[in-house]
Amino acid sequence: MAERDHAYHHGDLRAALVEEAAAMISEGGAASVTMRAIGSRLGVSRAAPYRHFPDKTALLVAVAVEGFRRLNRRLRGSSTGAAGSSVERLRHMGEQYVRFALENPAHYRLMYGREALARQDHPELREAAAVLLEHLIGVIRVHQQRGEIEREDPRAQAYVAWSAVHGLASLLIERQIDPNFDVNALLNQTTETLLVGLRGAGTATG
Amino acid sequence: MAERDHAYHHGDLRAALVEEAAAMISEGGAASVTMRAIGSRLGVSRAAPYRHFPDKTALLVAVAVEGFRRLNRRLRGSSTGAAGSSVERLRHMGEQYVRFALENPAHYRLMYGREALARQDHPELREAAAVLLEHLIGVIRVHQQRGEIEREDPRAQAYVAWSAVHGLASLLIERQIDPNFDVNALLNQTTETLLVGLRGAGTATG
DNA sequence: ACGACGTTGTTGACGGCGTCAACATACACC
DNA sequence: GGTGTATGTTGACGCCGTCAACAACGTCGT
Repeated sequence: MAERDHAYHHGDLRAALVEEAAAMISEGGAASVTMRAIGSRLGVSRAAPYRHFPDKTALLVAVAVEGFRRLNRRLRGSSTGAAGSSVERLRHMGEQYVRFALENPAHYRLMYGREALARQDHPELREAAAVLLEHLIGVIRVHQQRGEIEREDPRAQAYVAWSAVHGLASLLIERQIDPNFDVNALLNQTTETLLVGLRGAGTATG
Repeated sequence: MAERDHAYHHGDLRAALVEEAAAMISEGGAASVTMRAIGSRLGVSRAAPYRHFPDKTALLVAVAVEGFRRLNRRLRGSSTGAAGSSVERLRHMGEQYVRFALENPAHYRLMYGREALARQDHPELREAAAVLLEHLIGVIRVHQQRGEIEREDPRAQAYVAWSAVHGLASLLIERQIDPNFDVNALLNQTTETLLVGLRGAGTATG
């Protein structure tokens, strides 16, 4: 109704809540986000957020959605970006994806963690992720048409590519990968393996 | 009274706690595991677990470690299993990995989620995951020696493979993948792409 | 200009949580 | 059989998310 303007008591508390929650997540992880703490940091009471979100989970979902928006923006910039061959661009996209996760680990975790976001389905979150997928599918289609990768179901190929970068990002974030390992080298090898696999004739059997 | 096989008041409360916590995780997710609830289900008080674990996180870590043990056992069975070519065995390993995750989603989440396990480092958990990695590296080495995949750093290749299956498992569990999609087909395509990529000459650049 | 009214924020309270200290019990061992 | 330690219980504390009742504020019809 009247959430567009910024004029009521606080200004635009809803936006401030999302922003502040994101900041707290970066600083101390999702566990450090408390209704009381976030209210205190914004100079409002602990119950004030409930005028803008039905519960804490809804606020966290909004933060996660915002995270997907930022990630989508970043990937869009890298896939339509300037130089390099088309395959080079796909590789760059993968790199940007993983880098985003490494730069915003707690935020990235929240985006994918159904744990903190309860077991409910949140359509907005689903949709934000879908945007990412659709963009990836589009890029893959282009590469198919240029004959750079095999012409199978682009959606399936997108899932495979998504799995590869998400898996790497996730393992890195959760510190399952030897910290002495060169992250850039590993990232290169992942995208390399992925691209070869997507391009190559399916004769690995045997 | 009936089954005081060996020991003190309860029997073996520590093992019972881990088992019961795992069961509760399967039934209602990690959030449903409460010191009070788990104690109640085992007929002990809420503070009884503190004689066996310093805090709730330590109990959850033990549950996660047990999960890694089960997963390792399953993978070991599949990699040394009977029939099929050696590459076929590697593919089978990947399938078993993803299947384990799909059959025990909450448990799998706990194994990898640093969120529920606080920010501390838990050496036992690290080690349980390391066992998985070392086994995978061993299998990859064998395939290298048979000339079935490229002879690069087997550890790096193991990370790439692990990323692929973990990413797919994670996306499936978090319902980021269209449920109408055929999981088996996607799983096949993932392992196929991965194997082709690991085998193939690194000439994707261009 | 003014008053009704919905929107936004505050306060107090409730039950549930993890955890600790103090206490109670049961077993092992001399 | 008595003692000590491992194990389990109870009460309490301070957090947490959330709700109901209340207060202030801005808007708008008149």
